[in-house]
Amino acid sequence: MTTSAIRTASLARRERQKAETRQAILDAARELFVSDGVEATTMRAIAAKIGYTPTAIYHHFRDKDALIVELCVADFSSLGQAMYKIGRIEDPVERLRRMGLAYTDFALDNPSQYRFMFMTPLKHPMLDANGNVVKSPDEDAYGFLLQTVSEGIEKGVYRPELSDAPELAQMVWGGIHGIISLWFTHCDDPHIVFRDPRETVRTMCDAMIRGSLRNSA
Amino acid sequence: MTTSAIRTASLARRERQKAETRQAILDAARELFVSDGVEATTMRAIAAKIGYTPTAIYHHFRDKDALIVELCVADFSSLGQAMYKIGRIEDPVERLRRMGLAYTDFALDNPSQYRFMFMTPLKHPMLDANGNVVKSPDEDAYGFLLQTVSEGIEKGVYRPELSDAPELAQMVWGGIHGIISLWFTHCDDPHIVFRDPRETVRTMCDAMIRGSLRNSA
DNA sequence: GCACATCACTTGACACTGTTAAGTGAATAT
DNA sequence: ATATTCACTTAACAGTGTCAAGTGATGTGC
Repeated sequence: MTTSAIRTASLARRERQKAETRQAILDAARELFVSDGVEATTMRAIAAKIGYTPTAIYHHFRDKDALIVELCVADFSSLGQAMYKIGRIEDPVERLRRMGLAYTDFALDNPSQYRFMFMTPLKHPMLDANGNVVKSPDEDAYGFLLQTVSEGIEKGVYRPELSDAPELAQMVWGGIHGIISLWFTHCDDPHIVFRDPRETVRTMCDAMIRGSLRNSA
Repeated sequence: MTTSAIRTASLARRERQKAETRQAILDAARELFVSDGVEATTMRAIAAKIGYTPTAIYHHFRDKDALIVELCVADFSSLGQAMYKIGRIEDPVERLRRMGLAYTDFALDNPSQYRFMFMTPLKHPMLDANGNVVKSPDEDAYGFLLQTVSEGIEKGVYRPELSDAPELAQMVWGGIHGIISLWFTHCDDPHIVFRDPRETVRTMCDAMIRGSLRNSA
């Protein structure tokens, strides 16, 4: 083994080790975020879970927010994948409906993630190493939605006054998001008997789509 | 003036004074909550604004949460009033539509209040002096909605499969809430061009109602 | 009229948070 | 063999919500 080969090998090991503790931080943070909530999870708790000092985290992430954003990015791509699977459905209306249900499943299966993806404002927009605004990963999911709605508009399946794709997309997204987030924040409210959110979403999708189609059969 | 009269008079004055500083705390808290957000406003800031020591607040409110809840209660009744004005409309469907728009106006006119009314889980349910769960003030607004939806169902204006009043109510409430809350948390997102939430809500109400009516004319 | 009690409010602290400047020590480079 | 790098630690800071122990003016009872 040449000296240069040793150099690169050991360098690679060092980088791998650093990446490993970085990942350990991410894993610990995720677990605590899910079980205790993002706000309630402290840097000290994350560090203790993996046997490091709190300040060690700051060698891998600028601050707590950066840690959150990093996990958020992974979740967005995971949501994007779930949406992608549905992209093959031919009929844009049925695809829209199925996207809504898949979105709901994702949210209810990953409540903690959903909370900080869509129910808390991201303070700093995600920046890459050069400080440029990075192409948002949620654009994938939102882009899918927008395209699906647009296809329907182009095909002329929706009522003529519903010709604005962003508005239609935000109507569908918002509607579903509302049922989900209301469930998350108020399902323990003793004064309101909440229906199963999946059922309510289904009902909403049906009603909204039926009310949006040109020939409202 | 008899001694007893003096006693009650001075006692009344003391109580009035206490109530005044209590109100001063509430006013200061409200103002700061609105301008800086609930999380970001500190007890110290509230106290400083009215020239008291932070701990003085604890003689009037058990903790910060109790302060929030108190303001919340006032807001719920204010929302309830806004809903009540619409209660006179005869047609339950048109009334539902108008309630949705009024709800949206309330939310967009009082974003900070709306945030902690519907976008953050209330930790302890509101308790009265005896520790009993107090009848939720939002039951007023939600009750209105429920009744309006029920009237429509009884009149037979909705499709037969939409016979569950809570589900229908939560569909409408959730839908509107979603557009509003998404706007609040993501309107600064540089990747999504948001439409005016009032417009989107209007479109949604029309679509949802049209898709829910029996004779979908 | 004077000692006593009440109680709105203050003082000073505690435990906790996220975060940082300075230091340590083992692995690498020369 | 010496110097350097750098992942990580130590010790601290400023800020948070909150509380136990006072303080002092006001009101009460003899």
